[in-house]
Amino acid sequence: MQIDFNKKYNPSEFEDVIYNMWLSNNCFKANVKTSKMPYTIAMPPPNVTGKLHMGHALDETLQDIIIRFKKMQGFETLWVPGVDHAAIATEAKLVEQLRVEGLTKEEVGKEEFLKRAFKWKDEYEGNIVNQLRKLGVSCDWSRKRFTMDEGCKEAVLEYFIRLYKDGLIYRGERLINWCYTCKTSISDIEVDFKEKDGCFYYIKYKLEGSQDFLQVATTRPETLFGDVAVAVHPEDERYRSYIGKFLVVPILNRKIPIIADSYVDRDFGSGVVKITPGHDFNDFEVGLRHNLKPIKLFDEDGNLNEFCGKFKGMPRAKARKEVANELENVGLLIKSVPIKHNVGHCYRCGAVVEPFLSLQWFVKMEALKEPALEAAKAGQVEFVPKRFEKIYFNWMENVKDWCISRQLWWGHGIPAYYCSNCGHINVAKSMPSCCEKCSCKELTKDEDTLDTWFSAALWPFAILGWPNENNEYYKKFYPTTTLVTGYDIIFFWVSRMIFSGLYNTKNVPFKKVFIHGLVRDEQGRKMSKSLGNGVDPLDIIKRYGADALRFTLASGVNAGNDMRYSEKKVLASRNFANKLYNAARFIFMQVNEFDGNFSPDFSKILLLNKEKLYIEDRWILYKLNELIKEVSRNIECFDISVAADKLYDFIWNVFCDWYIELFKIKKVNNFIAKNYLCGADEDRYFNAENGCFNSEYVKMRAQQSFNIIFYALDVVLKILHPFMPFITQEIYFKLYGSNRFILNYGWPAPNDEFNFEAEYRLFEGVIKIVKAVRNFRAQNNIQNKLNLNIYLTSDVFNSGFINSCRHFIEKLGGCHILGSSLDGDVSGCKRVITDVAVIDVVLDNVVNKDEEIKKLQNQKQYLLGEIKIFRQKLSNTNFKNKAPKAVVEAAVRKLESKEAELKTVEASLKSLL
RNA sequence: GAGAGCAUAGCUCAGCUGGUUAGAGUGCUUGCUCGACAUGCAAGAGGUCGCUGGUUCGAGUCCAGCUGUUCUCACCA
Repeated sequence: MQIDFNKKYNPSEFEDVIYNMWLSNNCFKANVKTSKMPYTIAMPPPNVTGKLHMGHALDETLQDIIIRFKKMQGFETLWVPGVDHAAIATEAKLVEQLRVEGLTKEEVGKEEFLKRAFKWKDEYEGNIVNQLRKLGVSCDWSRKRFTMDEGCKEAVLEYFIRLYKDGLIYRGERLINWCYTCKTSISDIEVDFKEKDGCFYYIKYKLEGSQDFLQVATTRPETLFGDVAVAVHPEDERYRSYIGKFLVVPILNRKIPIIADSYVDRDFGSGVVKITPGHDFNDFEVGLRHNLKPIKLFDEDGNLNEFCGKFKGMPRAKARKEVANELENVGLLIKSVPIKHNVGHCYRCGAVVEPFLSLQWFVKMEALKEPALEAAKAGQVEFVPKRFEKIYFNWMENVKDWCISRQLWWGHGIPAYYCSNCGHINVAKSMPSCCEKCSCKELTKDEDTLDTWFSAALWPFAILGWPNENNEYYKKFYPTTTLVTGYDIIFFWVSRMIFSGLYNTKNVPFKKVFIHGLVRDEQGRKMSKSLGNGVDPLDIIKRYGADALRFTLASGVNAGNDMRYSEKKVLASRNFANKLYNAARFIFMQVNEFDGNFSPDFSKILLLNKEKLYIEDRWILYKLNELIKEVSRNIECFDISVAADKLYDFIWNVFCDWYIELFKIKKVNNFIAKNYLCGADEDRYFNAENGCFNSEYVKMRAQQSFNIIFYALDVVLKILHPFMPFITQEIYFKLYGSNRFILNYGWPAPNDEFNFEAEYRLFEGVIKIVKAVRNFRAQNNIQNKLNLNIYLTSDVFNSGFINSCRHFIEKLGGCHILGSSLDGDVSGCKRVITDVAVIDVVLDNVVNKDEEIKKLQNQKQYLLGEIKIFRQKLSNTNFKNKAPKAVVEAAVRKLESKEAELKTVEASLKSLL
């Protein structure tokens, strides 16, 4: 074993090197032929629109933790990476790129446009892959996929055609949400509603052949050209006599009927609603009920058309003002009132989205949603945390038909071929030779593409070879085990994978959905480009290392809640890594000094049989067992941050702060604690002449001690590995050489032999004494250099035990134990009372009696408070009868110990007074 | 309008199925360079757990209401 540790932890020196070693040794490659239990994760494919942000870093870190954990547990893990073509988002970027060059997509043509698109995709995919690798993700790169690759294309065609044959896809002219900027339809959930300032226009609609009028209010006066009726509530007394009569549309003077429909809210506005089925979802429904045909007023760019009289050709925003002006000029505008109302915006480009009448493809949701609801209710798909299930149910129960066609070029084509002769729609994987109905050979392909989410919905099985159900990966690794994603994507993606998976594969696409929140900035704001508060994970990795970033994200994530990112947290994680790094460095230095050829052998921990283990070794072995159990359980339940916190606490506050310090003392004592009571069988190693153990025995003890400290380090490295894969691997290499990959060396199991709970408790008492002495020193401003002389008395520990631990107490507390208070003169001492021992400190300066009394009185007050609480508890028969036995027993123990402590305090007080 | 989350130390957050007069990180105060680590060590101060009721032997934890805050869904013309 050699020491080539730098003093400082410098992750950039080894992270890339290690990742490449993992790759060249195929550490992440799944074996499809194995008999091991599969554990599969389909990576949510990042969009090829840009680089990864903190949200991705969180998502990938969580998946990597789970995959590495499961792999170490012995599962055959498969984590499939990939990227999403992100139709609308990427197309928007490409169009913008063209605009900068002074071009439009129509000018360059579809072929050239797609060429650019694929080039774009290659470039961004490369960036994303590079970023993922920097993060340390252990996905199987040989299975990397793209949502528009051949396999996904095949899956999309299969799905579309199956749905079509089952009558679950239809094409029809409906009102859809139209983005005039992206120039495409978008689905309901792609519309974001934001509160905006608007204006409510009150308009006179005159009765036919009369000066009488009804007052109609609207926020969009430019749509009055599309009015086909005016509606009132059937039971509204004010307007009952008007029903069936006719009004004239202002400006156009077109005649429209007054109809009755219970959709109208009598109490809102004037209780009179203009019905414009071509431009409003509710009006469209009213139109259907009353057999009123919609009128479409705008073209695809949002300019008014021939139905709008002299306003033809005007953009709709401008038309709104112009129409209002015109109404005012002709005396038909009663008033305009500013209001705040919710306006739909495109979730991609942010432009105002309005209902638009057009011919589109839809998926009928009625039949698909039932199995999807059932699967979740039956627990086949389990949401973690569970509350997201409610959100899913609520959405799924109210889902409307899904508009899947997009007027974009970048995406999966719609496999529909229209016959120019009979108009029949031929749906097939490729262009049929002729129309299946009339055999006409003139067919034209549908020019639209599919919603990105239509292909994304197939991701978990398309990546495993579906629709080829004989694919060995599909057979071995489907259904996937866990999906890890943010709550913002439940409707878009999770729900659609569930119903699509059930429909296509007759199986759920994943058994568990682990939902996490968003990564926000330090002030709790969403990270966004416009705010400029985004943090680049790569930049952080460069400065602090991937492990530090990963650990920060892992310890911040909690049960579906958002987390706040701050660089301070990364700094703390980096310091943690440094701490571990230096602990390992220290251990190597020690072992090298001892025996450069030493190699740990954990089977020899009980080398000198169990009874000869030192107390601190039993203490750490017990704590290690507990740590393994708890961390395993926490990761299993996706309590990632809880596991991370425990690891942090153990490594820093237990292993480094105590065990390593204890080890140093042990080493100084040449691995034989001088005061340690040895059994009779050790006598043979003892040389009475020089009062030492012989070298053979000392060496055995040393080996045992090294085995234990290496065992502790080994366990800690393994269970920390999923969180901080690089540093743990780096230390593991140094420990065992450069061909041992920690990932392949199994998740540690608790050792039943290390059942040292009693010793653990005893040693916690020793720690308490050390802390009390240190505290005394600090409180009394005593220099560290000065060794304190103390008397130590304990009812809890017998003198033999105290004696066996005195070297720890003396070294760590910076004191010298003169003996027990019972046999020393403690009259001039300052006394510290703990629940395990009484410490009398000999001081040269005169004890300030008043101060001492005050201190003891404070302690007395505190103890009285505690005792009162427990006495009350225990005198309550209900408590004794109803509380669990263990709780009652604990209370009894606590009361006893506090009462004993009080007694000592009172006695001390008495002697002072 | 409907629903959900959150409210605990100055800040960021833990606290699992109710059970030791509330914990961590960070910040703050004090003292430390004794060879793993100043990216460090030791000690300390800091909280009537948003408010009001209720259930219980016992509530930060469960229930109800209220206040504040964030989010999701629906959208009324």
